[in-house]
Amino acid sequence: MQDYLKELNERQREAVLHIKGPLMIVAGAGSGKTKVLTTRIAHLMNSGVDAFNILALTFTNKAAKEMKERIEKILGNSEARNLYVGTFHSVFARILRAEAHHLGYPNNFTIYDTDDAKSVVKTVVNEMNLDDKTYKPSTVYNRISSAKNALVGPVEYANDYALQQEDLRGNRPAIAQIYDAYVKRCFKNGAMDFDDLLLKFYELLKGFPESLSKYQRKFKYILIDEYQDTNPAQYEIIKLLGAMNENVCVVGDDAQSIYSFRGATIQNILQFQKDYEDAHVVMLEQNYRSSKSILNVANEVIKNNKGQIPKSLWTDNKDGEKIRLVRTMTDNDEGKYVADSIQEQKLRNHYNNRDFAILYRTNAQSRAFEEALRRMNIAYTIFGGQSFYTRKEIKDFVAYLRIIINSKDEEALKRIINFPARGIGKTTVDKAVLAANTHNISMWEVLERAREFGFKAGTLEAIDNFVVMIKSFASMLQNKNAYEVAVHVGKQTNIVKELFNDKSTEGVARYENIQELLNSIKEWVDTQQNLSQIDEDGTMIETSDNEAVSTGEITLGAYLQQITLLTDADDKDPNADTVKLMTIHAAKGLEFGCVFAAGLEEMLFPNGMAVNTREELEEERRLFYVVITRAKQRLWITYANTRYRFGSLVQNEPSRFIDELPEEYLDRSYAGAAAFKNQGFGARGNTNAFDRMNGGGWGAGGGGRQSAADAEKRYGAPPSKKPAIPSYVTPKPQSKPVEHVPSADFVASDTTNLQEGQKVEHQKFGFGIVTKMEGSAHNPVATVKFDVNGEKKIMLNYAKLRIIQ
DNA sequence: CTGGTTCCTTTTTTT
DNA sequence: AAGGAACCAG
Repeated sequence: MQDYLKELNERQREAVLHIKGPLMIVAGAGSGKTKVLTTRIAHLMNSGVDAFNILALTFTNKAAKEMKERIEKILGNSEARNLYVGTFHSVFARILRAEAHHLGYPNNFTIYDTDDAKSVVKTVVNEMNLDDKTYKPSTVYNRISSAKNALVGPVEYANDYALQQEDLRGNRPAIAQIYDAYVKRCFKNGAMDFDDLLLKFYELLKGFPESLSKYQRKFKYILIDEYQDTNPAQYEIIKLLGAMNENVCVVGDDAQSIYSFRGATIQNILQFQKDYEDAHVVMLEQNYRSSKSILNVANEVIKNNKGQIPKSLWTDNKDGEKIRLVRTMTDNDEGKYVADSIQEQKLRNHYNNRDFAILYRTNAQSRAFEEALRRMNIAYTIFGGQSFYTRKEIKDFVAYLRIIINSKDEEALKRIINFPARGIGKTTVDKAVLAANTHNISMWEVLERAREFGFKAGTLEAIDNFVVMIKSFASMLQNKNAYEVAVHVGKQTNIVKELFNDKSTEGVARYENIQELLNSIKEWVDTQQNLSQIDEDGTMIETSDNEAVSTGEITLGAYLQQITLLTDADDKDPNADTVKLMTIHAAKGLEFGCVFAAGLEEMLFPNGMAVNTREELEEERRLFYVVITRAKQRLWITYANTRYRFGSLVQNEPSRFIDELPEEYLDRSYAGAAAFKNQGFGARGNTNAFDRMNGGGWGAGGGGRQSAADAEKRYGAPPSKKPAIPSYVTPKPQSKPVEHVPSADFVASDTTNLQEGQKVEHQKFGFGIVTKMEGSAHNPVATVKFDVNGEKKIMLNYAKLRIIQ
């Protein structure tokens, strides 16, 4: 058991054995960072530190999970489950659930994901009578988010000269007021957004000394992974938590800081030694991952950045192959080339699917690769993009559960109040929200007391039915578990049945998704029951609310909390034998035998949004560094001449980063190298085997930096986007009715009890027979077969029918 | 109020 | 290309 130390190099061991006092581990790419962190925790526990006193914070659930598993493996017992290992967000959310009452929040507060948050922004923007074109929810939300991450509140925001100037220049002077309204609205809704989980936790520690000291005493040892990606809020929290014992260990690599868009500041890691005067620093510079070629290329690239912690990463590994630089004509060709290469490598070098990763700058790039891989029958997994729990049908269903747990959650309420349709439309919702605002009560309360607010009788009935239904769900939770309640909700609302009856491809997928959701709730309920027997750590963190709360409620509340913090990557198996597709951001911390770094084009990578300042550009370069250092044996760097963006073809120049690659490690003999011919790139012009073989193929375009018009000359005009309608296509039948002059005595009849087979007269369509009655009670629809105008669907609430017999 | 159509915006990265 | 908002007819 002690030989875990033997597996470490000298530096790594130094980091593990340094137990007391602040420690910074500068861990270069592939230098065994995770190994050091996990071994260090295991060693702490072996040296008598109680697992309950150790806090380890990561940025992804995946990293947390892996860490826990590896510690368990080293220790060979189940003590590791007592550790506090998790993401900043999930750990703080858990603590806040116990402490929320200090901040005036309910313990069952909802966590708003980005969609919910933007929706709140939109609501307040509209309520303030501001134009939502100028104040786009995403723009405003981003400003608010940055402010929160920098611990700048609405008041500070309004008083900050620089921020005000920025907003003024952007013609958005009201952001400070929107920020203020947004914060108030979230509070009113009993909801915290992602940034609040950090901000509110900070406020808790800052404003409640007894809470601060409670957690200082609990977390005697603190470890932070990816310290280079922490933002000021996280930084202050760590400082506060660690102030008593100063057993703060941070691990990071300034060269891999890629989250400044989320408020991360590289200053945190650069200044660690100033923050803690007696800080011990360990540099891990031996890379165990990559070949010499790959590592050398990475080192060359990162040299172009200023302001790094000086270090030199080296490796004992073999030289390995040169890096293959490949240009293709189009994004689809890029996909095809990559899929072909994977196939070839599998045959030639006996790789498995799991040895390959295709990494790109933006999620939108995945499509071409997906198609190519599917065509070649190569199994793949896409990581990233939309999380399962942010799909519309899932969010709609979950909104029912949310409103059961937290009736103040207006966003959830608005989602479901008329889903499925129950005759409570926009007008009614607006009215309810307005009433809630003027009386300063929740929208739910307005619905509960609906008759005080002058709704029309029909609407009132619909509201009452809705309220009764939701209340029945809530009371059911008192003696049924969360899964049983969820199943009941699905049945009672007809959601499950309606999706089941929808046999379209999307409908079937949605139905399956709902089933999957129900399964995940079941799974959660089952594991929670097991956990409560062990009584994990109820000693410290418990609900301090005195109200009787059923276990069903606790379980469901905890479930809702964790699903919003889950990302797409969390429910996919990283070890499956599939090719992995993901953004470079998502690939941080991972390694693969063969890596394809795709889309190395100006505007895309470096991204067009991130070339305006030196800081932004350097971050893009760090991203490039990250993608290079994911590769163990083989690396391809690919880019395309043209690609589709927003549905139209655009042309990009090769990325400026390509010029930074040292020529001696490059192999340009693969597809597309001929594209450089005659383009004045010097060493780049090699006619090659591939082109000769293919008689042109992907690479023979010839134009390095040609114009779109030029491309048209060579390849012919692109197919017209909207082809002219061939003359043989019969035009869509026009449903213009044959004129009908209503009878002189035409009076609309009461159609409440209209039956099939009855004869009716329609103002425009004339006489006909009712062939079918359908639709819901509040929106009945009759199908009428008219004498001259054929079959029509008539909505009885609006169309006027005269019953003849 | 509802369902269908058309028009418009979007994609940088994520907890 | 695709999803969402705005618009319109029944």
